[in-house]
Amino acid sequence: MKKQAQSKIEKNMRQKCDLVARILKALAHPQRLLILCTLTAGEKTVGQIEKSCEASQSAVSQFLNRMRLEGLVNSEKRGSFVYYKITDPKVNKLIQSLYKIYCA
Amino acid sequence: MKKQAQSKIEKNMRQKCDLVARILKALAHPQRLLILCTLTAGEKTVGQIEKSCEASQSAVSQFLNRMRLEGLVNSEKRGSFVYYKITDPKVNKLIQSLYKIYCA
DNA sequence: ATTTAATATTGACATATTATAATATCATTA
DNA sequence: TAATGATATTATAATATGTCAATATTAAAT
Repeated sequence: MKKQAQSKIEKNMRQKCDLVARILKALAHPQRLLILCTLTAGEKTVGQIEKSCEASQSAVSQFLNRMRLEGLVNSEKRGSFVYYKITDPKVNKLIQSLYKIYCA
Repeated sequence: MKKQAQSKIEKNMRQKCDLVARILKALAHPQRLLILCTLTAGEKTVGQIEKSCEASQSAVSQFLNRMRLEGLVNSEKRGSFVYYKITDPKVNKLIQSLYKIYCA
């Protein structure tokens, strides 16, 4: 069998597959995705996210925690509220891309 | 609590979250992602994919089947070989975006 | 008609994910 | 300090996913 041509994408992505797949996995849930979209407008408290996503408090807290562990969002406590936001510009770009591809 | 501003992304993505999350989920595995990257260079047979991804025959077949069911790839049998390729331009765009964001 | 190569399917098992309810923590206010 | 509101954690059951070995199917070659 002859040697296959290897695309630039294949070659460079090969080393990043584990990382990128992890990130995609963290994104790959209807409500987690919606939470991130919500956060593109700026930081929000857990309660605000809860309302806009119509998910239970516990679920939202767990989704946020998971995404925090994967580095997709950051949290900051101010008073009795915890504010979440997207800090990694890559995540913003990814959401933007998804929007362009699937909503335009 | 005051009404929250809703971003354009949030508003439009809300209806697509289920769909997009499904697609991301199908993508969110190191080897499935690598397979797709491999296919950006053009169609390949199962055997070729097997080699370039260093996964077992059974695993590759199952990964491909799953992605076929999710509409990420198409298969065509010619002779005794089955050729897989990406047909949906959205999938190509998505891989391109991932490449730009995480490999550039 | 048998054999071989390419691919798909099946079954069994381990692990991961999701949803949900209950409880805990911590800051604020009464 | 007791009560309340905001958030986190834990436990658990249901479901989905990944892995691997074995077997089945199909087309081509002998």
